[in-house]
Amino acid sequence: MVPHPSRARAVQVTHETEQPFPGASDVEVTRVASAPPSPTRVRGNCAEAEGGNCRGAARKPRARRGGRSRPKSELALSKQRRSRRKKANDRERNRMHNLNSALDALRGVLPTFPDDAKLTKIETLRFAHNYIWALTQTLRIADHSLYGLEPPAPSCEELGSPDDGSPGDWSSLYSPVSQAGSLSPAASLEECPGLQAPASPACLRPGALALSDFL
DNA sequence: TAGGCCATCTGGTCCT
DNA sequence: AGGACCAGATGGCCTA
Repeated sequence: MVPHPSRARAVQVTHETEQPFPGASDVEVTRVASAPPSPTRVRGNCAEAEGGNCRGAARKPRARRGGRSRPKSELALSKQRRSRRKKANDRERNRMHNLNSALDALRGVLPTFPDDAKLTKIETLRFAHNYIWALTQTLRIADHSLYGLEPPAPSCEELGSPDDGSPGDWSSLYSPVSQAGSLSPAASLEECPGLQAPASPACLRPGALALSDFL
């Protein structure tokens, strides 16, 4: 579907955005690791019960003394499973937080307007992909003009589409966001702080470049 | 209220 | 055995 651009999300992402530059994954990891347990629902299992007796009955004169590969009691196995699951959940949480941190870092280097709603994950990836592509084309053209070469004017088929590799599919340049105008489509790149307006690559659509062109 | 986005949990698979 | 990665499921939050 097409999410409306003006969605003022950026809500529960607080922990992500606090980091000025979340590239330092280690910091993030540490911080996250100590983060309070999420208020997630507890499904059928007793994962959250943890220290608590998930199942009260579990008490038994557990067989002591472990031989090497001696069969463990049900209770021990169950506890071990829970312990492993819990650790796996922590790791998975950290992994996703790292991923989000990287995504935030990526957002940080993409040209957007302060007023723009935070890019979603998929928007960020598409934007970055197309932005890189456009910059590449800019460099290409700059090289050619610098050395007085023939204007490249590479065909779109030759270059491929910036979005999904399907040559010639220029509609793919537009993400849901750009279609909705989230990134101030009317604004030219010059208006965007820190971003040089790239020379229009031959394959870019004619007309003023807009941020939305990268989406 | 429906739909989009997100965080988290979970079990499976692959790798070391 | 344990960790990384992945995809599905679930539920919360938010906006139109």
